[in-house]
Amino acid sequence: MSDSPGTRRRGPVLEAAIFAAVWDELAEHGYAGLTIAGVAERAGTSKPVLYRRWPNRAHLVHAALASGHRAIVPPDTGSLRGDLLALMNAVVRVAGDVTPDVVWGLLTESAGESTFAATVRDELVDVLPEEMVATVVTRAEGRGELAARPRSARELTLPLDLIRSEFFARGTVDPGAIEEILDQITLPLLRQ
Amino acid sequence: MSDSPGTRRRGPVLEAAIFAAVWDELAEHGYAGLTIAGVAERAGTSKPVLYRRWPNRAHLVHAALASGHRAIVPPDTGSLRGDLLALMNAVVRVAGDVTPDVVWGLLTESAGESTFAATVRDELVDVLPEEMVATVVTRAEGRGELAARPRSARELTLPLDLIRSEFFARGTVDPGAIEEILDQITLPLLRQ
DNA sequence: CTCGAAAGGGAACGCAAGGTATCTTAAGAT
DNA sequence: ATCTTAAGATACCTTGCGTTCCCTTTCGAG
Repeated sequence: MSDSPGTRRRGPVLEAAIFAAVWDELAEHGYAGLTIAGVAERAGTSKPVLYRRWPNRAHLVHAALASGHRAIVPPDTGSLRGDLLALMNAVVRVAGDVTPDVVWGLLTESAGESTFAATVRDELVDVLPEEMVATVVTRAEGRGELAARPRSARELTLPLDLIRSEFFARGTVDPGAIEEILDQITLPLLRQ
Repeated sequence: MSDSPGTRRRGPVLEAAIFAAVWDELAEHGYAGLTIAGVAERAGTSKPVLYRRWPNRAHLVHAALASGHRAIVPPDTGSLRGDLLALMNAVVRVAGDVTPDVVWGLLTESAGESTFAATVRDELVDVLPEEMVATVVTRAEGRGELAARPRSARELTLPLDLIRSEFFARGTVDPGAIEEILDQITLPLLRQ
């Protein structure tokens, strides 16, 4: 496009430009307003190039999202509350650039392909793996901050579950909500 | 359609037939596969009739869903656990005919109209109003089953929040999940 | 350096679905 | 009996998806 003809990107470079275009289009028009032609134009390429890589819009967006987020590392702040707060903030940050409508759109359009839909749903669960919470809790038990006892899976996924609920019901997760989830629900339950 | 010409439905009767057609189409093709023309044909009417009533697919589906579900009545089983179980099952039953993809589709397509989107989201929160849980909890406090103390909003919406999370993450809410949410999370917290 | 395979990019197409306009005709009110 | 309102048929325009054809560029093998 702005490049003079003669520069033709290929492979990973081109792909990166496409992903960037997807992010921009999502930010600008939302999922419903994202069109393949729009992405192609913004990336300075053409529709066939996109269709050679991904079979449809859902796969394209999914790939772009996957390319964009980095993994969460389990923090060690010295206190259980600090660790959990950091973990929950990390989740929100990962999801931060993604608006709910993108997730909904992805899930709606993938509904026809059950295996792909399952993948997308799994990723929704794996944003904050159960083990990461378990790590932080075990560490707190080691410090004597918590009594050592078995924790059910549901207890460990509680923070993420509530964040997800908030995200879907409100469309956003503000810092106050995180603290409420932590201090009113999660911590009291873990301390039992 | 199968009616010989000369029978022409109007008003509420026609509307009911349209809603029925929407439910059928949703059940058969899902949200993504529901088309206005398809609904019109199945209802034995035509597109303009639909567009005279609702501006687009999202509003049509929303109206059809709204027409279909009946309110939840706060139960009185004699025990807190029984009451909450009944309440949660009622929620799942209300949502029972609605698959997640319908909710996602609705939310995706309404994203452009912010006020409408807010309405849809509110309804997602109001499936189980906070007051209904409060009623049941207060009753338990009256019986001496629970210590009387102030309960935060988040504590009261906890059952619904977790059901919603389950529904979105798994696509379904089975009875076992309800019992887990109740016995591992909600009840222990309320009993503190 | 040459050449051939692989990939990019432009343009057009068919198709499905959204949404609209027009017109005829039935239903129901007065 | 007549008049107003709304149903329903049909045709139409538009947008966007997904695909095809074909030409051009780039890369790498030799």
